[in-house]
Amino acid sequence: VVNPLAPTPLYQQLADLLAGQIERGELSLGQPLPSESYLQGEHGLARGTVRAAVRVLRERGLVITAPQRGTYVAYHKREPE
Amino acid sequence: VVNPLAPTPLYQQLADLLAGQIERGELSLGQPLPSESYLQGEHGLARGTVRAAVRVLRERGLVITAPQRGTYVAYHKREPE
DNA sequence: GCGGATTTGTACGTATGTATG
DNA sequence: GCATACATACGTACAAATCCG
Repeated sequence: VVNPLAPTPLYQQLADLLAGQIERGELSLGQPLPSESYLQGEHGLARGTVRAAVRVLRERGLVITAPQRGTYVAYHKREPE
Repeated sequence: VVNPLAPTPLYQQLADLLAGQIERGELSLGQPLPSESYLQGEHGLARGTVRAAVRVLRERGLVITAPQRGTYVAYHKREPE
């Protein structure tokens, strides 16, 4: 799904892709994100690129990372009121 | 000045070192930080490590980075009132 | 409690792209 | 054209903490 030829950096594309899954509730609050090595293999990216993407999500407050544990969804999809 | 044997990560040590220079006014508002490659040579670190340190400073709001231009001090030392 | 697997953290090196001067 | 400087992306290695059988 990520495209090496696009002008958008790969880590940004991956971050957007994961952010979308969180926003849509496909990954919900408290759930672990796929591990870095999984995402690496899944998308054919280097680990550093995956880590850059996760850092973006962390900065957006969408996930929190517990060292040696994993990265977890910290975002709760806004429900209609 | 950075110590590979210390428990503190090298990029953190470098960030603290540069932050100290900014806080003390040795690097003042608007001045460019030494370039990544300079810091790399100066401290005997890898480029990625230097970049990680600069990222910390950016996150603290101490510097701003203008791509392809350089990184500049964005912090104005608090003057006694 | 032990050992191995997993997962994130740190650090290195290298290559290429892009913008500036 | 050339040098400088940051951005992206790859790969590798090892450390440290956690988890699970």
